[in-house]
Amino acid sequence: MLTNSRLVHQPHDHDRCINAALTRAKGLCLERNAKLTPTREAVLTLLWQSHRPLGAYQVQEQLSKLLAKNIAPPTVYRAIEFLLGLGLIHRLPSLNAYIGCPFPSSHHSNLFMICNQCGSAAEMTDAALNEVLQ
Amino acid sequence: MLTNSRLVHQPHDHDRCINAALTRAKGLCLERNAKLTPTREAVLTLLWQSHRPLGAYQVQEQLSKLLAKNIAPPTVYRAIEFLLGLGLIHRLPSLNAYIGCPFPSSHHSNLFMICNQCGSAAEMTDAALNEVLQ
DNA sequence: AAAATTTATGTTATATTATAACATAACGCT
DNA sequence: AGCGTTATGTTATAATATAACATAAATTTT
Repeated sequence: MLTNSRLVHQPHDHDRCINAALTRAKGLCLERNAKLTPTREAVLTLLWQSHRPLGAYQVQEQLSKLLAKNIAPPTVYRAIEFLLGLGLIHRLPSLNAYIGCPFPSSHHSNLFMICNQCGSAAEMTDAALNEVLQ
Repeated sequence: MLTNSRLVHQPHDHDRCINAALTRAKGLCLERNAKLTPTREAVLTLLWQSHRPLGAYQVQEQLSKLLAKNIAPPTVYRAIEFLLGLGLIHRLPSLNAYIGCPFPSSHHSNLFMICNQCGSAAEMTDAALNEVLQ
């Protein structure tokens, strides 16, 4: 079973998570001829700041701070749309929130375990599960 | 595997679906000492008009027509909340919509197959799936 | 390199979904 | 009948998401 559930709740070198995500993103963009613009990269980074999903307006807030200028919702939603399209992030409909995908470009059933205490979300994929779903 | 997926796409006596749902609802309410008021019953019936999930504001519209008076969102959301609480309906977060549950009070993993063509949603529960999820 | 085209971002307004807060009414009990 | 509880009515507003149009930046074509 492929999952990041251990990582999510335990102390770890989170910079590595972020860096790995960015590296994967750049690779994927190169491969797909897609452009990871500064805005998009910033949004991806924000969504990787923790293992907790963020709402679009939380992203907006943080992005505005980060870029030191007002960012309007469409900007955020466009970046999100782009990242979703590449499978770099997921939308968690039950939370109206978004989170970085730890294994993009690996086919998997988007199953999340969401912690009711801390809000962290761990993604998992499992051959048996995929089979049953099939 | 318990599912209503056959029913959903095929012509069938839908009045039976509705009646069965109402009967189950009344039984459950009796059992739980909960009151299926006219508003609540009307909302449940509306959510059983088809096998397509309805948004809260679609319910509002139809309920207003049905009761021939203006119904405000809170009224709808309250009825929805009540019905959700009893497991008589489900919320489909990916659609922001609600649908009658074909087998309330049976423990099951809320897995839906949602038709991209017609919007119908079939609910299914499967022992193997539950086990894998466990 | 200039023009044309495509792609990305900015900006304003508004749609859609959901809830807060308070008022009134109906019900259930003693 | 009076009291507490539960349900509904009403108004306003919060939270999430998108439409529509303008500008700018990058890419391609000539």
